[in-house]
Amino acid sequence: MILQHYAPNLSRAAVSCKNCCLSEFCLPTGLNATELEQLINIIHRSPSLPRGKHLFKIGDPIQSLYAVRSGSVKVYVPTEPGEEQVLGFILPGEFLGFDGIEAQHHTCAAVPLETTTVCELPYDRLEELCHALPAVDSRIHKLIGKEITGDHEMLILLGKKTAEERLATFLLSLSVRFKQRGFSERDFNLSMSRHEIGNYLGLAVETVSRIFARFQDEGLISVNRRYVEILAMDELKKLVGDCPMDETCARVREAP
Amino acid sequence: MILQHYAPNLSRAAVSCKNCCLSEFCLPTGLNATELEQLINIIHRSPSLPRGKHLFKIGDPIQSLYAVRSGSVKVYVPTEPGEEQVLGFILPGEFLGFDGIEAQHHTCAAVPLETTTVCELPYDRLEELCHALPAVDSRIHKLIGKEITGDHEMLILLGKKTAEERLATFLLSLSVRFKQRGFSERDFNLSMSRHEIGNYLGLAVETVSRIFARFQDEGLISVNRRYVEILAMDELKKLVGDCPMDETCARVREAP
DNA sequence: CAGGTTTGTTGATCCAGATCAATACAAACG
DNA sequence: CGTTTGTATTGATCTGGATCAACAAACCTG
Repeated sequence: MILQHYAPNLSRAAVSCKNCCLSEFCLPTGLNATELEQLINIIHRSPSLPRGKHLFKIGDPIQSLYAVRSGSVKVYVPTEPGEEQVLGFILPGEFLGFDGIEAQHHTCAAVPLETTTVCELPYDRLEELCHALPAVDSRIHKLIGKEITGDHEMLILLGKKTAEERLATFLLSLSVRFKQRGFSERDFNLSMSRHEIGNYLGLAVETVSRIFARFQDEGLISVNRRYVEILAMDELKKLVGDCPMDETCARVREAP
Repeated sequence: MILQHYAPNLSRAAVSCKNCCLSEFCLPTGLNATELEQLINIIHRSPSLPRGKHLFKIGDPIQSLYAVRSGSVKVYVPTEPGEEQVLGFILPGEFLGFDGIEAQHHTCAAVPLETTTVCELPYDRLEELCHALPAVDSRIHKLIGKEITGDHEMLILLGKKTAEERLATFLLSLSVRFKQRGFSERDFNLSMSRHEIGNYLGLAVETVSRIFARFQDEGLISVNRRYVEILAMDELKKLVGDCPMDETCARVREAP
């Protein structure tokens, strides 16, 4: 997956999209060769970012939109001193930085949970490109739309679901997203702590731990610290109410 | 506020922005005369919509972006049969319909809570306009950004706040929004039921009712059914944790 | 305006999940 | 290799808000 030794005199960015195994989920989807070429010209690839080294903090002026290449990023809002509300975990091929378009500065913070690389799209150049290339503009709109529907699903989770449903939803969301990216949907390592999971799902750490144990007792999963194996996918799906994360809540349209 | 008797041979839409008392919060903000003219050309003004007559339902193909002119609209997702999750209440000068940009169909439903009029911006024509006029595009991006930061504030509310904090936050949010629009910030009528408030805030109806009563006992507010008077604004603000709704969580930027 | 329906209030009880507390375990380090 | 430090599990207890239940007040609608 490390492509730096190819064609070292091409710009690094130029290599990144065309050979990137994530490109089908990422920005390039639906762009033709010319459009892609122009998009590639504005992308920077970040060096490897260590765990804990913030991409941005709350109040920072917005510079760029980011796509995760490898690793994972936690997006959160600091609340009380020493407290935070986790808003999401961003996996490879997913985006962050849409917050703060309104105020021109970030309204949340983003920090890698493990060694992470990202692609960076400077906002000013991206905006020009959006105005020049409708296809890019539409693609960005789609990504923003995904952000909004994702938030809505989270509101349903926090407003309505029980602790068990929340954790089942969370695990299945990860499973689906890993699968889409060519990783195993059945077993994976969590890059976030129990504390962070609980915070994200509106639960106490102890509750997360207990429900992991319960799921294990019931034979749904097998957990060892951060390593999770899903043993009974269907049973787990049954636990989730409607609207599993990251799936469209398709519904028969009622006649008006 | 009803302007229909002015200049009856101008197009209704042309009248609507230039004389509309909401225009400073609405789309036209920051547009010059030429841009405004073009924007006005694509706007339709809806007839008066009665309470309960949906603007759109889940699964409907997306047609338009809507701005509320008068009245109020509930946005919600149907969950279990007979159940719903309220995502927001849209007041005059505010927008709805950003959901479903991703999937090209709506992922939630919108219904007036009272007699309501809206301005309708057909997506296809709006998109063309966005590509032609960067200023309009930027304005739309800002509105979408507001949608996202608003959702984030809701996630904090549902993830962290107590019932009292939730209701105080809700009342102050309405107060601020009414004030911005030239209405009283101290007293107003709620267009939504206790049930809908509870659903929105992740609380049972009974809890909402009880906390209204408690706030009244403590002299913070006076409530009679849907009519609310805020008696001690400062006290109410103290009850809200950080991040009151609809205010930017401005924070001193930490050095990196 | 009687009778039904929807909406809101208030009281009594219950429970899911928080909080408190103690222990276990793993990685990090001198 | 013991010690420290952060992270995870497990048990015991507590509580905010849900749920259940009864009633009251407004608003239909014929």
